[in-house]
Amino acid sequence: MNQTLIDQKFESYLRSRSLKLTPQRWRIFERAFATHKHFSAEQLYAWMAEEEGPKVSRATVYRTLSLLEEGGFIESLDTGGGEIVYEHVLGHGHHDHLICPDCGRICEFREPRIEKLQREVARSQGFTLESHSLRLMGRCASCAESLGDLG
Amino acid sequence: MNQTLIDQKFESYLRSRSLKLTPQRWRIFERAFATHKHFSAEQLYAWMAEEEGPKVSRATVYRTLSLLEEGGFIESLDTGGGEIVYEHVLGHGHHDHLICPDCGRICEFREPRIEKLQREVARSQGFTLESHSLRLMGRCASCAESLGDLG
DNA sequence: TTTAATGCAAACAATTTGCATTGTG
DNA sequence: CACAATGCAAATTGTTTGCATTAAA
Repeated sequence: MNQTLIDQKFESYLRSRSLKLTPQRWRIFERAFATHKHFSAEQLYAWMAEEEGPKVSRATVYRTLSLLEEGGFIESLDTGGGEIVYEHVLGHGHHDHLICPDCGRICEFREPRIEKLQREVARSQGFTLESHSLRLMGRCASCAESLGDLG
Repeated sequence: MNQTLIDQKFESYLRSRSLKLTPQRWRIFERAFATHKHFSAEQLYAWMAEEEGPKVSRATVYRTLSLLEEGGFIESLDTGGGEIVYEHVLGHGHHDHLICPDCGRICEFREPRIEKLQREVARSQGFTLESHSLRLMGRCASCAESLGDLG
């Protein structure tokens, strides 16, 4: 999915809900799609402050992030560090995460067999599965290495 | 594992770290093991306030909860609702959770096949798996029912 | 011109921390 | 008696909200 198409999706999403396309929304939206890394609300606010463009307040950052999440443009991930991070989702497929608590690195992975088992588990307990969050925590290769024999 | 044995573990854990066995620690510890449900720090503090026994402050609740978690006596679970809940762990086996966002119900399940796949995934990405958190979110049977055809 | 969005600052909720006081080992 | 733990209240952190003002549609 190319950027133009995503832009159109966003525009039509706003229109369909009679929401307004403001400069700050546009800026936040673009910035979220400009990075392929995970970012927090605070990080995004910092970008808004240091990069040039129309002024964006902290409140608007939070509000727009929620909006983008509801619209399915971004997804949130609770890393467990008390901070929620986001990633854009269009053009991506679903995936889960491996997190290194030492360096904060986040890797993505796909494992359809796990997804399948999840559906089975939910069904067997009478739940209608709506979503899931799977985080694997562990030391990544480079942290393990830099620790030498001490880790 | 019976209660007496757990008590001993706690005592020896404290001793091994030259920590003191205070009335409030004991009370919190006992209360955490007296319930088989998940509870939040705030909930536990409320219990301390309404049930009788030595006075326990909020700060001590939080401090002791961390202590118990470090010692492996309890485990924390982020339900995604901005609140962390705990459950005691001794005598339990490892398990993951199904959470109903509507009523807050939390169910436990075990699925060794998922665990196995997780280890494979981590290994394949060069991570040393230390822990994981898997939450399945979905509507539980009774919430689905009470919604009728509206959900 | 209608209706939604913004910015700001105050409000919040959950948790942590500094410090004087108290109490266990 | 030494050092750790408590209580309290103030401080933090991440996020939300009320409201007057501004600006899309």
